[in-house]
Amino acid sequence: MNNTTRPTLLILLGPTGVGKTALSIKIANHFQTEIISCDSRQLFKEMQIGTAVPEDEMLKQIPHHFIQSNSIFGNYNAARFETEVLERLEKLFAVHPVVLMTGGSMLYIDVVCKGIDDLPDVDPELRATLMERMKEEGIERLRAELKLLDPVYYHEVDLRNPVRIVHALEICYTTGKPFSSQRTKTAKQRAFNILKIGLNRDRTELYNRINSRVDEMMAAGLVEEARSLYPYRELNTLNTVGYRELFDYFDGNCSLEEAIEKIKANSRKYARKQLTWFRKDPDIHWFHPDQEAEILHLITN
RNA sequence: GGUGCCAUAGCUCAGUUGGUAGAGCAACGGACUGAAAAUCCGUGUGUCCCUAGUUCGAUUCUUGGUGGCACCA
Repeated sequence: MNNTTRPTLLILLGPTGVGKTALSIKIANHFQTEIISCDSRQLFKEMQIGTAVPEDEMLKQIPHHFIQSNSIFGNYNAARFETEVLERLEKLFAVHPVVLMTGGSMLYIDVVCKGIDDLPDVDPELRATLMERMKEEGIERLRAELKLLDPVYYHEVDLRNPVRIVHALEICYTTGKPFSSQRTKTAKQRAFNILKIGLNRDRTELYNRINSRVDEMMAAGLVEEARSLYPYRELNTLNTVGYRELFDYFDGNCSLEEAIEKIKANSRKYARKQLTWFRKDPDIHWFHPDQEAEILHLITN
């Protein structure tokens, strides 16, 4: 196979607040291409301030995809992201030899690069029922059920993680087959080359940026945005850093100052979690966001 | 200036009837293929302010400092 004739998906990733957005505009300009956002929360048009969506002028400068494109009232997941991004990429690659994908949603990045198993959609009713049973009957009962339906997965799964157990049961019930028998554990092949560029910076520097960005969100009206979403707080999508802490404040569980501190701390925690995930990916080429020249050199060679 | 109280982890503090010490938060690490900014798991990181005593042994008791707080002048 001749790789030089294949288009390239350039992926710019890194922890929240590291400075991906600014650099992505420069790179996209350089290649005269478009940007696919890989952010599981910027997808939703109702969440703008709290997810640090790029400013309007940036969005006007370069066409962006998968940003503010969906509603929190619909169902979204990683599998759907895979399908939609691949479709979009096919169209974009017809015009651009290089397309840039930017974002920090770890699973979503992996899904575009390696794919996700082909499983049926889960009926929201079934999920609600299982979660209800988890609450009523306790995790042991559902564990025992999983052991019966899928002993293989039972021995692999983190038995203390309710979400994992529920999901396995969901698949067992909707397909009538063990979940484990449908897990391929192999990466899908892509018709394009992938180049991953990771951005990171000194931890203190990163944390300062995260903290001040939260202050900027507050100044931009995050409280008002969160208040308008407060009635829908039960939606999974709104179980997100920056919103759930303010919901707590609206409930009277803490002061506004405490909520803000909590948002900062949880954002820092999220950044750490992202780094943990990225660390084990050997394909990532790491840079400081200021190393523009070095990054362009790597890309064009 | 006088009197009293305080000084222990990055922060707020607990504790040791004298045998070198923990909680919360923060921090740090890990898992993770259909909720993923989700969900789950793990780790104490310390001149117990300094000094000199008493003692087998002092972070703990005593002396003298230093710093902080409160009250009185």
